[in-house]
Amino acid sequence: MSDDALTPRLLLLDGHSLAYRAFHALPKDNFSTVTGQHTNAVFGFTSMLINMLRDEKPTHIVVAFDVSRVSFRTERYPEYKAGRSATPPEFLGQVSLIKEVLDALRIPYVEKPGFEADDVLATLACQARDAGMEVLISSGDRDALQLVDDHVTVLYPSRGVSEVWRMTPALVEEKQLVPPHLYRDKAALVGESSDNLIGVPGVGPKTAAKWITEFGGIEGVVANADKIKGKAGDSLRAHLSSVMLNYELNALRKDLELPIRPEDVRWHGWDREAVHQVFDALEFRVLRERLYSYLDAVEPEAEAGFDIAGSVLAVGQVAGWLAAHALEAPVGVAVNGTFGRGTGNLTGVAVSTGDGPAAWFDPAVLDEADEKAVAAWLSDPSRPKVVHDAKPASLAMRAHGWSLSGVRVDTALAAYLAKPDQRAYDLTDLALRYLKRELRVEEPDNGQLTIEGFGDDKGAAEENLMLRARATLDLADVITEELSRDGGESQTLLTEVEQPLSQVLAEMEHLGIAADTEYLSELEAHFAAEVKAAQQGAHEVVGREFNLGSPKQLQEILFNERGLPKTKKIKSGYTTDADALQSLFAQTGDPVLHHLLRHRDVAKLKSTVDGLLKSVSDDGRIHTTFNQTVAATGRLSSTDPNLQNIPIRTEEGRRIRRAFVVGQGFEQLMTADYSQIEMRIMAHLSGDEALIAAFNSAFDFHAATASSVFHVPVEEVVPDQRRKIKAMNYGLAYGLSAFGLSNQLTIGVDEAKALMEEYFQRFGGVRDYLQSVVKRAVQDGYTATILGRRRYLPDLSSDNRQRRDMAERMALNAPIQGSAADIIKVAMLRVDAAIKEAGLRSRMLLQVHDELVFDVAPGERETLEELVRREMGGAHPLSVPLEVSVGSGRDWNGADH
DNA sequence: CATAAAACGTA
DNA sequence: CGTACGTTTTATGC
Repeated sequence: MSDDALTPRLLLLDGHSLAYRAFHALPKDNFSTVTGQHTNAVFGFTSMLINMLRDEKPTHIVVAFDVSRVSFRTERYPEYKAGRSATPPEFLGQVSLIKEVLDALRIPYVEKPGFEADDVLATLACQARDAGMEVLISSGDRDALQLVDDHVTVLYPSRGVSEVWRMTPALVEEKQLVPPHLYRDKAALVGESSDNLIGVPGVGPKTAAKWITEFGGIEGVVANADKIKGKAGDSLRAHLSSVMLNYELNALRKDLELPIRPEDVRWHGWDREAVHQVFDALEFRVLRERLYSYLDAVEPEAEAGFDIAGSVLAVGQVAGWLAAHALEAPVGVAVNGTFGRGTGNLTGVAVSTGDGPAAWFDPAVLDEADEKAVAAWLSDPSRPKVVHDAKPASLAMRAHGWSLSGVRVDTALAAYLAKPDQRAYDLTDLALRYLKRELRVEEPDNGQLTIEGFGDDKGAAEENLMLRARATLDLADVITEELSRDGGESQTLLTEVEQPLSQVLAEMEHLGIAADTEYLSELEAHFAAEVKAAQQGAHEVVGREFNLGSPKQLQEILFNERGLPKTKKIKSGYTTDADALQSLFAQTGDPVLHHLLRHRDVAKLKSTVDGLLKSVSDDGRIHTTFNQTVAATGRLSSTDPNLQNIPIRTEEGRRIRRAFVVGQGFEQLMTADYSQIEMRIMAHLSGDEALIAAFNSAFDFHAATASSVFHVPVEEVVPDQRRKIKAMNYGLAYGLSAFGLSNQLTIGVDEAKALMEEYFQRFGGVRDYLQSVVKRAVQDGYTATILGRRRYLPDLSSDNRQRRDMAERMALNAPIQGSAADIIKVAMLRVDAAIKEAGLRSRMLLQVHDELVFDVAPGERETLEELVRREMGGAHPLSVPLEVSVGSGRDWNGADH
């Protein structure tokens, strides 16, 4: 059909023109990073680029940029491109970001002072065509159309950035009414307003095309100008000089001296790690996914066939294989299956030795001897294993009746400690990053291989899993080596904290927490009724029905229909969040606001209850999944369902907590939490004597600090003073500003400022500490917790102020939040060990950042409380006491204290 | 049909 | 113009 595979195909892009197209096609307010950097041009450019890579599959690529507006054309005609409005500030800076994207994609770019990008492209296009290449030029500038021929196609963006027209000679003729080689001629007559080239007044594309066709080109038109009748003819004769100037200027130069030639720009694929970094920084999640799904990252060093000697073991062969190969040296283990809700199902297991063979077996079809041998090997702590993300694997093994022990390295946890800011820790990505080895994408759960060309490849899934087992093993060496470079703290965190914790978490997920489904259903009905009532109330006031859940409709009703004052601006207009509605109510007393706020409240509660109901397992318990590699600070997170954000602040919300109840055969639910752990860490790390004294005083901490700030005895601190200082105490660890504080306390900025100054007057050590944390982080490039957990913050040296400020606040918070995470993780390990040691039946079920929740076995309440207080309180010595408060009851609300 | 934005729950 | 998360609902773009 075609010789696509043989003919090299060069893709040429006009960087500025495409970026500018994108900039105007995409609303800039919808594309910016958290730090405020606009990215609409970068996004649109990258999106177009990815589409072209996908659709055109070029073998060679290069991008040309304009250096400035000055070129030989402006020298010839100073008004060239004059009249263009100044470059919008939001566009500035995006070009250099585009260059970063190109670097990550390993696509070269060229600039030639004195010439425009189009001239560079024209030169390269001609060279490439003469060398027998197929040429694609993507530019938003129509001048490029003059280059189109049988071997050169222009990809002209249309409909914003989502589509390109493939301008072949036939299409150029259709759209422009003249063939490509006469495009310039026609354009000279029509003019080009964006270039400030003035055409013949009264002559549009149709007339121009007619003349060009009739006289065979611009020279023919000029030569025959006298013969053209009518007003148009007069106009032409009056503007002949500008027509000739246009014709001169719209010619693209094809003879530039360039530092590269088309054959030099062969594309070898993109740099996965660099793409990660750049796309992370730009917050391009969708584009990254698109890139991944359409294109393969190619690593030059990734040898295509990384082979291992692997065998698919038949029934009866597994015991023998393990006996022969799974000995003292660590063995990589990888599994296929489904995971979640505290359990799992294995569909395949692969094991790989470091230098010897690998094997795959189906756990469902083992004979008795194999079954026993696998069970014995897996549970033997002296038989070392290396696993990537052991928790789900271990839960699935447990469901099969096995237990996993002896995991020396969990590569997912190791990679997390090495770089906790990554979004994902896929084995595939890590293998590429650390091993320069390409792993095939994991097949989906249905076991169907969807990758083209592999569909009928029998044994591909098995081989793939064996490769993963081997890659895990190799990865462990490399990451462990990297981790050990900091003097051992990260290694210790891995082997003494994260890896053992993974097992504890697996147990907690497996146990789940008992749910009172009947009560949940009642709650659901209750909230549903409340939602309906609020809805009716709102509809009545407004006088018609509308969707209360739609911020868009709400905006229309509040700000247009009812003419309420405008609130804070957001991307889609003005916010209708609870704060804003509250303040609108205070200002106007509009009764609809009351119903809206009520609706918000109960609708949220209802959906929380709905979610919980859906997540109750057959055993009547809710099994969350704790994620250990998500939060960059070291905290855990909880999903499916998230049990770390169950309401507590309002009485109505608390009712949901009553649905979490003591388990069958247990006596009570007990909760134990750290009091003000973050402030205690702050006191410890800063060494501020006054703060430490506040903690050592017998008084309530916030009242004690308020007493210092307001210079009154603790007994005389009024609630409002306490409230203000409490907000400060909490805000400090987040990098709170006077503005933020004033906002939160609804006081003036001046008052907030004075409050902060007075606070730091009394607790100067805190200010010194916070300053030193940032300074240190800037020096080192990372922050560290009390256990040495690092968080790298490259943005601390960003030249973008918003990014830098953001990074500074992260630097302030990370050591505090992270140290608290360290401490409770250690506490969990200690509590778990102590419960086992004491032979208690009580069990730990949940962790909510500074709180642990337990099922208390009959008769164990006092013992457990004493044990938990001891182990939590002693998890890490600080210069202030680690206070633990404990409560118990039949449910989570009743266990409050 | 899938992803993003807005809103809001927790520590 | 305050950190760290996850989920739900609605809006929007492919």
